[in-house]
Amino acid sequence: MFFSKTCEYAIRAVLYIAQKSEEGRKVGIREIAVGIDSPEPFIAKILQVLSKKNLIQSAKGPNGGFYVDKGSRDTTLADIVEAIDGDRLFVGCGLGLSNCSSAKPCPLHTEFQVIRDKLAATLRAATIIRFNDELNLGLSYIKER
Amino acid sequence: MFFSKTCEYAIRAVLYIAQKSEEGRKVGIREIAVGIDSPEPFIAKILQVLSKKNLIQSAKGPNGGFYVDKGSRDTTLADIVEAIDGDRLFVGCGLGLSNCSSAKPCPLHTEFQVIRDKLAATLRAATIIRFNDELNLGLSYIKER
DNA sequence: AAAGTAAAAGAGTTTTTAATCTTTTATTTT
DNA sequence: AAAATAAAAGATTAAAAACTCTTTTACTTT
Repeated sequence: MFFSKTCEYAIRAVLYIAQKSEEGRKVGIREIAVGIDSPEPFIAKILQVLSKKNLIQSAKGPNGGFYVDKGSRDTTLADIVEAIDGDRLFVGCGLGLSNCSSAKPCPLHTEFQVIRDKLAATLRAATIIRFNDELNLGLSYIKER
Repeated sequence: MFFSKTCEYAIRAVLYIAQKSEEGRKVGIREIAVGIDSPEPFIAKILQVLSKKNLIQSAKGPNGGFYVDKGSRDTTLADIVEAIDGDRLFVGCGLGLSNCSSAKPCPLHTEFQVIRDKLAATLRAATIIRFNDELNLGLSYIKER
């Protein structure tokens, strides 16, 4: 819809990890893949990227896995999106014009600006731990079926 | 950004055609490609699709080309987007869950609904001829540089 | 009717995105 | 120290999207 498939998986995975981190435990790739219905090797690759950018943390070896530390508690979905899809959603032109600007706008420039701002605000307000409670209560889902 | 590249070209091309149709003339693929900065054979393919779906009209032979007839004057950008990208923008889940619904929502469901509705309303209100004047006046652009 | 013009149709290529597989490195437990 | 565990790294494959090329069909003008 708005994000690449890679990014959709990334968000769901991070929300899953954040949820389990709240319980103080690390989660392995296998569990994550099952927990969010994603191809295991694919989500592994994605998490590697997020881990290298320090948006999430990881530990090797027995009892290892992915988790979020105190410092990552205020990571937002905007950070995840930016890390995976770049800033195209936040700065790109809706009609694909590379030099679109308020000085030389595409016909949809102003109207899209409003929508884009709203989207950006939503993602920036969405910390990755904010959804923990409703996920725990079964009020929302990050997995098929 | 929101649309596929194909769809971006499609919108720009249709706005271009609508603008020239106002002057009562048909435009060939060559002129359109130059007018909106797009690869000529690619936009040709795209216009074929739109023409077959009768969102725009075409005429073969000398003095032929693409145009929009009276009946297509209230075609909207929503129609173009739907014809090219399908309904994913209007109905798909932001996190890629195929069974996401208000009964079983993803964590972003409600917030995305607002944004999506705004986007849909914008596109549905945007008839393809609505931008003619501002394009003619050079107040907005559908071409690079 | 012939020649020329322009889109339609269809097949093909390239690039990007999505997904997989194999090997290596780090860590922990016994 | 050895064995087991789990992520990191890197190479590879598959599928989809973007883009191109060639041939055909329809139409118009002369």
